[in-house]
Amino acid sequence: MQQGRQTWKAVRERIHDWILSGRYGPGDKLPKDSELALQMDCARSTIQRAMQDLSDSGIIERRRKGGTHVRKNPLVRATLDIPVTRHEIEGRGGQYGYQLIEKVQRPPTRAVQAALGMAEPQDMLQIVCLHLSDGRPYTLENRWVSIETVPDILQVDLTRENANEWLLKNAPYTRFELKFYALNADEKTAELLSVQQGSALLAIERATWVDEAAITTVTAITAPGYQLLSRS
Amino acid sequence: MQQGRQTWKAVRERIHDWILSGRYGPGDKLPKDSELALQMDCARSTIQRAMQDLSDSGIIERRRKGGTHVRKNPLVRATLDIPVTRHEIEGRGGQYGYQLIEKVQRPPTRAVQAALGMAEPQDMLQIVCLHLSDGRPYTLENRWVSIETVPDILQVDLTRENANEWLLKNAPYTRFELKFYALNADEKTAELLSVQQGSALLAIERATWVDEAAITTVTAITAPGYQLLSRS
DNA sequence: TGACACAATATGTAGCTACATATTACGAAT
DNA sequence: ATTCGTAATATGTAGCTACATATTGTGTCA
Repeated sequence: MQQGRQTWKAVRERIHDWILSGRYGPGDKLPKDSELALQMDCARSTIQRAMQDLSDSGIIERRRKGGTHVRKNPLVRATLDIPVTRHEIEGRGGQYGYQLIEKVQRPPTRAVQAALGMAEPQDMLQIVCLHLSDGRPYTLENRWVSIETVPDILQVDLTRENANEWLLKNAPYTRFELKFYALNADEKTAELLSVQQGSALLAIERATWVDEAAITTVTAITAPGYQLLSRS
Repeated sequence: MQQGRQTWKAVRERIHDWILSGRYGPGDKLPKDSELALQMDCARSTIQRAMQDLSDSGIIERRRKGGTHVRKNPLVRATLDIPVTRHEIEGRGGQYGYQLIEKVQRPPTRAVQAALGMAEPQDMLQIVCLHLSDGRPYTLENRWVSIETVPDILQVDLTRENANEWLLKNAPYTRFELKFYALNADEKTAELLSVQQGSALLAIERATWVDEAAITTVTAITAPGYQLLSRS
């Protein structure tokens, strides 16, 4: 870090302190960038970078011409990294295993249609599979793939290759949504994951699109004890 | 967006496409910024911004002198917004309610010590409370506050004021960690949340620090059906 | 051979200018 | 009074230069 110059991180902390100390409360308008630049004796670009970062963190809101305001409702903004299951398992020293359970072409359920925002339901490929760590069930994956968007999926040998990794390589997405919730293991899930029926399990649901076309939606039901951690 | 000039977002997409198309695979080294700037006929600062964004998204890794590499393990990086419970409830048109259930000064459990990384356990303030939406239980909060870091907490009337909101105003944190998992409702939890014993519930655990000093750790157990969504 | 100092190098940051863009504010016209 | 076009304005972005910093690589000396 330089000595005599202001760093944008220092500027960010200074402004953040103003907000934390209550000098600028929720909803208050902050001075415009050029004014702060003058006041803090630095370039507007430095202020801009600091402000952008505070905006990304959900602390302030900026609008052209409207100016910069402290967010009315403070919030905690966290970043989560969701790795490919194989890497997650191997990363902690486990032996990755994979098992295809079901693969059927059929019309999507209402829930799947809703998750992907599909107007005209066409046949999709449903794939149920199990990821194992050292031979023990790790996550149970229930996936629906759009045949229209990804026709090549029908040619893939899913008994050997994992649909998730194939899709990542062959059908990159431009947008995605995630959803987390808890559910009680039903009979089938309990059997496949080798847990007691009724166990509380964490479900991670993901939907992906390329532009506006739906690619896939997948619900990964994790084995008991699974925890999702925020980054750093 | 300007016409004749390259935007950093366009540059980002172009580089991203190289990666998606396999032109640069996992672990591959990308040309240095100045080279790309020449190649794409734009300023290095534009490349820098694009690269920074790709780096933030977890797609590439940059190291000074080491250069820029495509990440070996692709991952999904998501951003979550966790609002203050009151705002969350009011934001969806509900009537917010609050109820203090327990408030005791006592030594922390091993789990709490571990969560906050405390070396020498001292008495903390344990606060159990319930957040309600339209009179129905919404989340059950089990909180431990460091009396050493936040002595003023002892003077607060927690039957009227919510510890979370008081802490946000009076003990701003510099670092936090989040953890999500599923659990089965035990007898006490089931009663307080008015759900059947054994119901699967989503737990959101948060720990906060100011510099290295622990402030608080809180486990929010949400009512059934609660879903956590990734931002935009 | 090994340790250590130092040069080389790619990214990171600050400052400047110029222009783009979104949105508010205002004034004219109906 | 309401609608609409236009000017004013604060933020957003691109390009340039200069320098900082981290890390790799290399050469020197014991």
